[in-house]
Amino acid sequence: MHTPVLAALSSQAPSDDITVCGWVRTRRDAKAFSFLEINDGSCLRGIQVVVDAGTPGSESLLEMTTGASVEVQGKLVASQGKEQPWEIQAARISLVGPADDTYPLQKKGHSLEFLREIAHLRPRSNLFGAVFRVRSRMAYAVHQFFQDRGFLNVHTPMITSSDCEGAGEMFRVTTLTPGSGSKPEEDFFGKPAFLTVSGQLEAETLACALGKVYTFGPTFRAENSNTSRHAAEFWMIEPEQAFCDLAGNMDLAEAQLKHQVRDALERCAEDLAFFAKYVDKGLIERLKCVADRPFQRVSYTEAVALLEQSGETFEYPVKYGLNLQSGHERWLTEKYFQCPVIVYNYPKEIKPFYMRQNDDGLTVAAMDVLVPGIGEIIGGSQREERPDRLSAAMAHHGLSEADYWWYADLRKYGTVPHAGYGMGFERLLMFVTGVGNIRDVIPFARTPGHAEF
RNA sequence: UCCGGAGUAGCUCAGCGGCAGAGCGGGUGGCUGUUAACCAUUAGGUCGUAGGUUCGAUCCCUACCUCCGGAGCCA
Repeated sequence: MHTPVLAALSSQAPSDDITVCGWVRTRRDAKAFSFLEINDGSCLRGIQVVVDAGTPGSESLLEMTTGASVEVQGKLVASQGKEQPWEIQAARISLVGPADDTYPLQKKGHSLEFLREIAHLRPRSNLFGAVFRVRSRMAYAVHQFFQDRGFLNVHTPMITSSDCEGAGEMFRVTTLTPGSGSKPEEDFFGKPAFLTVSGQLEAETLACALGKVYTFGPTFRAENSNTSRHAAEFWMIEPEQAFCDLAGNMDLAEAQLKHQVRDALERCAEDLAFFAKYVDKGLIERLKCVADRPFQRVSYTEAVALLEQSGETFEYPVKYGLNLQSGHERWLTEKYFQCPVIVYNYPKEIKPFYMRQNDDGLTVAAMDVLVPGIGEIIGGSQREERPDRLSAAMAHHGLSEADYWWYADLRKYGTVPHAGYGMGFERLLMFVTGVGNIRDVIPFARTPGHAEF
């Protein structure tokens, strides 16, 4: 049995016998002894090991270079040094796997661009170790938040045959040979199939039976997007509640985002402190602000008015009836409100068919949550539950009702007001960590032209 | 996909129309309860690729490739 470095460093008392396993971050040699710093990923810090000359296994010391894996057994003792409370006085060390001088991770910092090229090794760096520990904790917090509130986790399909959900270009799934001239009827599913761009429509069916549900799974978009906040494969959280309106939906979104942030502040303090030091100086302050203060809520109409009165010159002009541009969203959340903002009630022309039409005849009950630094992190709506209105909207968007017969059935049999949203998990991580590129909060990013590893 | 920027040692970068540079990392030697240790020493290059201008191009021009930033699409 070996002890995680995290447990060793948080010890309350010395120990006569402890074993740690991990990877060497650095070695400093003196004449009569050496210092090894061992990291095992359990926490940001490594543990210092003191290896006296002649310690069993020390004949391999010269091979215990940065990147090598080792097992160390010895005593946990109070450190004489100032930088750490505990260190291990080695009784026996063994080289598990050497790393020669081509090991690409140095003791110095590396650029994020370089680390992306060695995505298989970058989890061994301080930054990516911290990112993936926070990622794990945030995934846990997602389930915790919804489970504690009586939401059921549902698994919607990753392969779908509806190709016009309006959420973006889709990846085709086929067993046919390209260029063979085969017909769609000969394909595996007997018709064209795609990777899902959203589990929403299916989640609605489960919400309209189980009440409160959420999905948390991978999502695929074949858009040729080359930005710091888009990936072709990403993880999305999609809650859906029956007997819920737009206001309830906004309340849930705000509560969830706050829960995620509070949990990170509480449970990932060391990693967050690292991000605050090296990635984003204002991180902790911003997160605390999000956790403590109510989100601002403005209608699309109000948002447009604010932007028109702002006196700012935007790359694209503000105009009622058009989508808010990134620059507009950033001004609202970063400059004007300086906190998360929920913009709701968008013009129906710029939103998908399933959003509930408001009584004004102009807008739908949509909402976007905008946060500083990222922009849109959540998008959602109350869904159109009235059969006639849904039919009209589908016709207006040029969709065939026959393709969505099951979706329409929800309105035919015991329809209820219901609402939900999608939260981009990687965007949440960008927000929580301050890391500026979506490629750096997922272990192996898939973007146009990139499916390495 | 569009606009802008950048490609020089393993990494981070400087440089310049005339012999290719630094710091870090690697090797070697030394030293020290050290802390991204320190001191000395050493190796390491198709200056993104292909053309062009020029007596001479890493430098100027063109195209292409790659990466970065911004935009669109969205989460």
